[in-house]
Amino acid sequence: MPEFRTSPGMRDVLEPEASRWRHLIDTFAAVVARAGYGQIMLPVLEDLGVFTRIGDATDVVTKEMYDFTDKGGRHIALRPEFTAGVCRAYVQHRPTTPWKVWYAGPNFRYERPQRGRYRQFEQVGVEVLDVDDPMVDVEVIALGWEFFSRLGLRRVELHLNSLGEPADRLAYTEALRTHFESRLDQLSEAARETLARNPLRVLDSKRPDDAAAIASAPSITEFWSESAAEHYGAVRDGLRALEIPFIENTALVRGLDYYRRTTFEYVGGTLDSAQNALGGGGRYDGLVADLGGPQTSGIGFALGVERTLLACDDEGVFPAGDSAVEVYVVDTTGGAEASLVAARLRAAGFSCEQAFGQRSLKSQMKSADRSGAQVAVLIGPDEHQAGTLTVRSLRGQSGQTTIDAGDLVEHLRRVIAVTCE
RNA sequence: GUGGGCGUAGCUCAGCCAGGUUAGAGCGUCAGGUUGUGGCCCUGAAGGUCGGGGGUUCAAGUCCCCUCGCUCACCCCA
Repeated sequence: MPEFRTSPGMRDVLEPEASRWRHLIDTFAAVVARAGYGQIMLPVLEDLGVFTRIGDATDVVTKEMYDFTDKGGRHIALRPEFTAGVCRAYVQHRPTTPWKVWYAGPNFRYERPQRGRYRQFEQVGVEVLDVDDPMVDVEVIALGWEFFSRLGLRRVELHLNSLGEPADRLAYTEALRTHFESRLDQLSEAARETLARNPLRVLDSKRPDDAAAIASAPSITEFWSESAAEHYGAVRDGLRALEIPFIENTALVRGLDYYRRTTFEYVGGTLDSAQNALGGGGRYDGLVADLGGPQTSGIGFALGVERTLLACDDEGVFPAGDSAVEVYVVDTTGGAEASLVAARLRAAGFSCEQAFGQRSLKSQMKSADRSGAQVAVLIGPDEHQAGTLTVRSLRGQSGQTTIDAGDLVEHLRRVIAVTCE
């Protein structure tokens, strides 16, 4: 083993996977840009306090933060998610509203890595600030749906719920606490610990031991105030109008404390593990105020890039693109002429690479073949002396012609156009 | 934080259960067969602290202990 490797939960993304990432983010950017969302690039580091607002009952904040004190004595953290940073930026810059932004980038959580879960993980997402209209909930949810469908995913489920207004949520939380505390004997050890911190999240338990207590628990639907029920109804109607199928899931409580009213999650239908949430989001109408800004409504979602790619693998869609160059230059006269030819071809718009290391013709031709290039341009002593180049086809039958060096670009324009068809 | 599985060549792995001469294979790399021409085939070469440390033994890749790493699951969440 080498002396140094990636730190646990961190990975290098090499080709062809890297191209896939780029295409995924390009696809996302295209979808949301068409809806008028602008990109926001946030620092990876924020003051710790920005993130502690997202929930002191969550592991994300209490146990999983990468935090440290910098040389100036500030208590800093690597971001575990984007939403809090977006709200901080909103308070700092006070942009005109509605403010609709999208982002892509890494987040950090100190967890035990496993399939679909890394300590550094990539998310793409959108946030809309200062619009209370349920139609914006519909738009946001629809954008995520559109993205998955554009990637070719067909087995994604949209789960939908409402946590009610803050007072509803609070009343429901207390009702759950009462319910579960009277049935401690029906709860697993782990669920009892969860209950002490956050009764809502007991609903999220997938342990069979807890199933009975969860099934008999009160439902959030009984606690919705009129305004919350109305908002939620409008969101459902809007999704139906767009023919976006959704599953109402009153146990969908989401991980972070700031959510209220609409919450939703995109679940990978083929991912069998507990890491099957491709992404999720909801309303966080109090978060901007918590960060010192005015009372401002907000809604958004974040999608996990690694998990989305896993889902693509499982469904056999969104393969890596072909990154092969068009032309490969082989030179047995030292390589200097190959450099000139390659530079000319690139300037003319061709993709092109050349062999290095003054290897034998046979060896260079092998590299040319493996590069996936359509044609090889050969420079040997004969061509060097005569001012010519030999152009050899690497696909199909192996014809070759020798041309004047000056005719190369024009010749390749014909040859490659034909081969590309 | 807890548990299972796995660490042998650049990659994928065999060898370990029943310890025993110079640790193997395929792929990849390089060279040659083809004195200028890739793909298929053939030949050869380079490449290994058997994750690390300790122990048992005449002898450890193989057995035991510890440790580090990877991985899957719990948990948590994207």
